[in-house]
Amino acid sequence: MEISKNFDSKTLESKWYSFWMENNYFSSVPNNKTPYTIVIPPPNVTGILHMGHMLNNTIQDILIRKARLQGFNACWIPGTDHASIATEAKVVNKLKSQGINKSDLSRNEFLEHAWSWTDEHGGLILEQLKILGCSCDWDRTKFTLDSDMSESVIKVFVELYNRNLIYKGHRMVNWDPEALTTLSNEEVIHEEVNSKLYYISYKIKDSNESISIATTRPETIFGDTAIAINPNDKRYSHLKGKKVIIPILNKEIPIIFDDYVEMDFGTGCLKVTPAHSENDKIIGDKHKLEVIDIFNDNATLNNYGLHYKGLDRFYVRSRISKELEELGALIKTKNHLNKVGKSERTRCIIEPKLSEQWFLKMEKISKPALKAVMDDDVQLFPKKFKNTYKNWMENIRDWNISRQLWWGHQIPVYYYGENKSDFVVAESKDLALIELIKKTGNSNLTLDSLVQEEDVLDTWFSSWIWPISVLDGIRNPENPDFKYYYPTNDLVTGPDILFFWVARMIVSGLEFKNSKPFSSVYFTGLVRDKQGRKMSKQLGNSPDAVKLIKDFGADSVRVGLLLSAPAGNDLLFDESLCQQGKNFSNKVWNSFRLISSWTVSDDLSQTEYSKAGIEWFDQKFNLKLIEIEDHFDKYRISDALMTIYKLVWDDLCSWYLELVKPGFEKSIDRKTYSETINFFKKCLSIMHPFMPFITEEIWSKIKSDIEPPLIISDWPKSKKVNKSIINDFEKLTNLISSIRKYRKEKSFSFKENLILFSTVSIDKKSSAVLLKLANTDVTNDFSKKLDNSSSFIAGSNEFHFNNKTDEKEDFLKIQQDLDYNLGFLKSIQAKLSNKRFVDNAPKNVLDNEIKKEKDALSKIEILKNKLKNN
RNA sequence: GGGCGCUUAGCUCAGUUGGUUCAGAGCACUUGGUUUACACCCAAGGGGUCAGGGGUUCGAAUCCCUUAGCGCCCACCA
Repeated sequence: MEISKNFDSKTLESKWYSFWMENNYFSSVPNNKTPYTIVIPPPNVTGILHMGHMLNNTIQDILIRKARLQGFNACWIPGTDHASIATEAKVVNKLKSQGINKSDLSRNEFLEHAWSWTDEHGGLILEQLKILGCSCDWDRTKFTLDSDMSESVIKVFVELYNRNLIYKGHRMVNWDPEALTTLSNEEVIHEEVNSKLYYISYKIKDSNESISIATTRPETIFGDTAIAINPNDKRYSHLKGKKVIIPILNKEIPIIFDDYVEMDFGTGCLKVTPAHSENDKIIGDKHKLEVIDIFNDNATLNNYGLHYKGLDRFYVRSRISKELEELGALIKTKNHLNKVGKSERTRCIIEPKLSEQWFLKMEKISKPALKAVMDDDVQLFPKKFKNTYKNWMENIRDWNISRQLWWGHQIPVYYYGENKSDFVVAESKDLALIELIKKTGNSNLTLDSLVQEEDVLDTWFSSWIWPISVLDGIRNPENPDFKYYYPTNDLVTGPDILFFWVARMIVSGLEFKNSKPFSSVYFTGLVRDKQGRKMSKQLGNSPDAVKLIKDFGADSVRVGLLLSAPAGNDLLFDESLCQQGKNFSNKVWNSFRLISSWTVSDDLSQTEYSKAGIEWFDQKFNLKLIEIEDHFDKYRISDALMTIYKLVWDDLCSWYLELVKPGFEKSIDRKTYSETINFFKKCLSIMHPFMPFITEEIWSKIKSDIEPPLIISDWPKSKKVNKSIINDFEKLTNLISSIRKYRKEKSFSFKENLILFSTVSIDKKSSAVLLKLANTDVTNDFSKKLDNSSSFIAGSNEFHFNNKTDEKEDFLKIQQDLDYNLGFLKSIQAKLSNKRFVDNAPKNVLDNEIKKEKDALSKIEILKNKLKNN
């Protein structure tokens, strides 16, 4: 069989992917097997694949492929998210470049543009996931704006409203003046910036005195409605009942006293601007102050800004400080480190703004979700996120779910009158009319009398029911798919959306289905560059994912990514990792070439060394398999990969294959050959989730005709391990390493007869192994076991390479040894008399301790005797 | 300001109730190796006061205290 020198990833990857697709190996329907389900964290529909996606989806694919091999009915549901703000912003920009303003368009016109943009760019990311090898059930692909998905979202809104959990509130919200929408608290990121603290003096009415306040936002003086002072502040107590005059606008405002004000900060006087600060609003409400909103929606000043009307807030800030200076009202400025909220999407500085918004009451419905995680009903990996989660859930606030955007689910609230409360909530306009007629008793009303709420819902309000709605469990709770696949098993996502998405999904699952949406959440780290910087467009440090796959092959990129991605730790990505992955692929490919080059001979009988190798590798594989399963149980995926990597490279290739491989003649006995193929296939199975393409290709070349493709074959079953076989063999391998080293140093030739004494029992098999791998002949006559020493004789010279020979023991050493062992014994006995330890320790640990105790006792006995004799 | 976490080899990290699988892995590095699967390789090797200090203990990378540095999350002192 002619085999190409390298694995040709370009042609073979697409070949196997189409093969899997054509045979529907990714598809899943309910059956009598146990389901294993993952729902994809839906990427932005118009996004492109980046490193984070690659890591994330590789892990999901590994989990799903492993489950498939293990005989579960594996189902990975893919889909995309409409991403309100991000997508709308992209469309607005595109229109702007064509000279069209969003405000010139009607809602429907704009949505047409948005849809054509989505049709044009949408779904590309899913195609890219296919290149990566992701085995999603593509027939189940969902988009959050699909009609069934939208219906579910609207239904959920109406239900929550009817349960009195949704309300409209006039509240201080985070306003993004660039996107012209509100944001939830989670969408605001606070950054430290160097700003200035402006000290401004306000004249006191009917007095020569003036007081100064410190503010970072002098432009908001137009919205000032009071000056607040701490009631305990002696410096100002004489000002009770006085009024001050705002510079520039010369308006009188009262001095009020409130213990919110800190005496130590600035001057101890605070200007109160209820429209533009949440705390000021609270003070304002308490003291019944007027609320003056001085900004337009785009953060330029409105009529209240007098001669600054129409100018931007930051421009006004610099201008007004000059004007104040000219007026003599600016006392000084001071540098000040300040935290500023910015929009997660547009990076624009957030303006606190009072407005009418829709809110979801979170307190009650989040309680079961908190409990579920605290009780490990939903497990978070790594565990540290449990704390973060707890903290957030315990201090949860109502969720602002309305957005002043068009791209999204329009809120199903229908207004019919002038009053704030003149609205009905229903799943459609028709139903709303029925509601309205019911409510008003007026049957002459028509659809025209209803106007739907302009706002759309927060994108996360559609994705928080994702695991339910992709299985149509909201509209149709009896849907067999929903009943079979829900709750799902694992969720793999980044910690950055723990609050946005993960927590809220747990809430919605428990609220609507009284059942968690998934059992475990695995948080990946962030992919950073080699220097530890976040990957970003501005820095240009984000490698082109598709190009990486082209250059290295999907298998290699997957391995490269996983090799250094311990759970929850950020991953410092470098292309050299992909190179390491490629090296590994190459190694696997070449081991396959080696095996393929053999001819099987029925005339040959199995050699002793082959027997020894087979016996050993069989055990070694099982030992490692158990380790791998353990890693998977703990979601230590990269450790699982590393274990496989070493098993294949070191144990299989460097030791096993070297041992059994025939010489020039290339023919091998049938027994060894079939065992080798057997081992090789088992290794392919465990490698398959990580590197699906190359393993499937090799598998197809070595499998028997009746065997299925690797993707749907079996995961090896672990069995009990005989450790002594492994230990014995590894003593041999250590010995061989020593001999190799020694031969190098002393330039031994092949012909020099190395006679070996060691703790290894030199049976026929072992000596055959030594002969094969160390070119060392072992003469059995000399294979007397020398206690505790490993030395060998070459010619007439004797060498020691292990200094474990017992030196003459002196009194002190024995004393020390005895001391140590007494201490050791004491601790074991203490442990064994500790009820908690005895009750809780696993049996093997306990047995081990008991054995240790016995050993220590006998050692102590021996040492005591020695002491006596000395 | 509150909470959480980290500091172990040049780099990235393991280290599971304190004890012979405790100082480990991969990469990188050094040295040697060209006919026999693989230089995308083979073999051998060097390398760490386990951040600093103190304590508990017969025994500490592991537990406690403390100092320093780093990171993350929450919190709107103007």
